[in-house]
Amino acid sequence: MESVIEKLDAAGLRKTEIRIRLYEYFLKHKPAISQPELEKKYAKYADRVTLYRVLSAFEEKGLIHKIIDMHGTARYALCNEHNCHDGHHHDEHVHFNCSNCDKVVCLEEVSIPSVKLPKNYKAVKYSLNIEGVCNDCKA
Amino acid sequence: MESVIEKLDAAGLRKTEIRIRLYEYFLKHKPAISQPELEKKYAKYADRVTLYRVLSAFEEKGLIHKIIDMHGTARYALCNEHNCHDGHHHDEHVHFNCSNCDKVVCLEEVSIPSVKLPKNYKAVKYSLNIEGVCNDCKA
DNA sequence: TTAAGTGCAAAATCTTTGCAAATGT
DNA sequence: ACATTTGCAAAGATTTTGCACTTAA
Repeated sequence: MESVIEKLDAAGLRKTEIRIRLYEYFLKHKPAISQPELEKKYAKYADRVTLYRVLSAFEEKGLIHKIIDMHGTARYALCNEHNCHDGHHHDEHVHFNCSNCDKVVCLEEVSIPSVKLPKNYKAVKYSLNIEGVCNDCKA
Repeated sequence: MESVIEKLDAAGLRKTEIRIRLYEYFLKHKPAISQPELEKKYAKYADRVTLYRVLSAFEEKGLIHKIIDMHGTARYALCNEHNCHDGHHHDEHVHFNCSNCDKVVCLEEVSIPSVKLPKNYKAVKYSLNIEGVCNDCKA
């Protein structure tokens, strides 16, 4: 639990109850979660709007990163400490969307292969979503 | 103009004014377009709800396919005739999102490279969005 | 104390649904 | 004539904004 306080401190964020709860959530759970899902879990602890604002603050400070999943839903997951910093994310790994349990996980160990684009196209950022059946759901 | 009528016929869709207009739009424009954008262009010709329904019908019949762009917005573009049929889309090419002009185009000639997933993950569908500067916007 | 954070109300989007009226075949 | 398609009204879902109140430091 030390780490939660330290991280919020390091990010220059005040250590409020909801922020501590949410950051602990991200530390404990790998799958990327959406605001509506968080709202169900944390309705008693914070207003919907506060959740949106905490997510934005966490993202700006490099604590979590935003993923757009295959359905177009915005989801958030903990940043890899070595890759993400203030406002600058390196999120260039595969995001796996399970069609069975609907979880979206970062496969940090699977990087996005390079792609040869036509002349005059300049790539800056990549997003590779793969849909299928995940580790937990395979029979 | 022949081709528009024929395609709608072949898809088993009635040839209404708005459907003809929209299908002609897709034939003439490569970039994928969203419903809100179409609404601005076609406000005089059809209701918002009709646009949603025409897009769904076109997608079901394999005339257009849906793309989720890097911002999570649903966009639609013409299907490649050889790859898409009734309810069955093969959309496994790169989608390029230009951060300058905000256009999203299908790079049909750039296929998604294969990715080696960890044991127990089974891939079914891929979506690769690349953000950067497009052909038209490079200085 | 005071700047940052939160809650509430309200609005802005985007999308879906139901039903009556209009249209294509 | 009849099934399909459309328009309108309404509701649901997601996200943003403004402002007064509260809380961390």
